[in-house]
Amino acid sequence: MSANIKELENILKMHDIKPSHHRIRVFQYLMENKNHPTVDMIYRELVGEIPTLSKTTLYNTLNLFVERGIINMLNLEEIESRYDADTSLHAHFKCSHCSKIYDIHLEVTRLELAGLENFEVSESHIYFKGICPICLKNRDEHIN
Amino acid sequence: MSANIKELENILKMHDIKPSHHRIRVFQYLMENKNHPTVDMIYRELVGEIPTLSKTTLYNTLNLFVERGIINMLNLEEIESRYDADTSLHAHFKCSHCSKIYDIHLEVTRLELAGLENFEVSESHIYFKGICPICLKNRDEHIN
DNA sequence: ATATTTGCAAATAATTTGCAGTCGA
DNA sequence: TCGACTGCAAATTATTTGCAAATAT
Repeated sequence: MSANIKELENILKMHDIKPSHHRIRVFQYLMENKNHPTVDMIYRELVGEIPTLSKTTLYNTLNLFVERGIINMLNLEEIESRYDADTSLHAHFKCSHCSKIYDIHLEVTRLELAGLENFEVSESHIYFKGICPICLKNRDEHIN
Repeated sequence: MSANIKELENILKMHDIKPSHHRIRVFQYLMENKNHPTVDMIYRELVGEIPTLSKTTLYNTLNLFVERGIINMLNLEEIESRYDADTSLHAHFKCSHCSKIYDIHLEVTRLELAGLENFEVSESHIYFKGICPICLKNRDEHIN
């Protein structure tokens, strides 16, 4: 079901990124895992199959991908950036209880924002924090 | 024009914050400077008149204020949190060129977001990056 | 008198950088 | 071969923490 290696390679090439093995593998991981992983999560997942992988390379790779616009970087928490290969406009919700990050798809076709007409917008970030439905349900059951 | 010390003290007290001199002064600074300062900016501004002020105290104070809900913390950049004493819902725009942060007031009374109905939202963050009107204008003039 | 606040110095941790070795075309 | 990619180790930097001194009520 996942995009094959050749397709991934082409996406990289189209964005002026030489498709090295490490880069392809990192990109593939991000395409297959849309769970907004941190650098450390990606590292721990991939170092098993690429024992020589270093954090430095991972940082280099992710920074390059962000620069070239094929992934987005999220800063939902004070520390530890997260990465998202879904570059379409959508919001995020981080549950303060279970820490899970949800994708929230925007209903509005455009955000009606006063005062933004004369700005050239290159990035839009919308995120929320609170308690997710699952944790809310668990809490209610605990009370009853 | 600025709120007097007594008023600021009362706001602190109302939020269970003992109004020490440092705290009052930091809060006053944030109320009078709505330019989303970093910890370092606040420190450099205040250490002149409060020579004994330490970064530790500043961190303690700001964390306490955020916890008690009288200021918001923004994470528009990967590093360096910024602080905002305007706790009403509004968006931010960070200019990639001049680094200035603008307040963008929302036109919509509510954000129509599909799939958020069952979430309990405690924080909303909306921010944009791009080029601000002033930098756009300067760029155009430079081209002509 | 006693609890709270403050501040120095050290610890922590995410990310970047310098540089040398390695790999692929 | 040559330039790009990789990775170790060290540097950087925002923030937190331990603990002792200062302060206020």
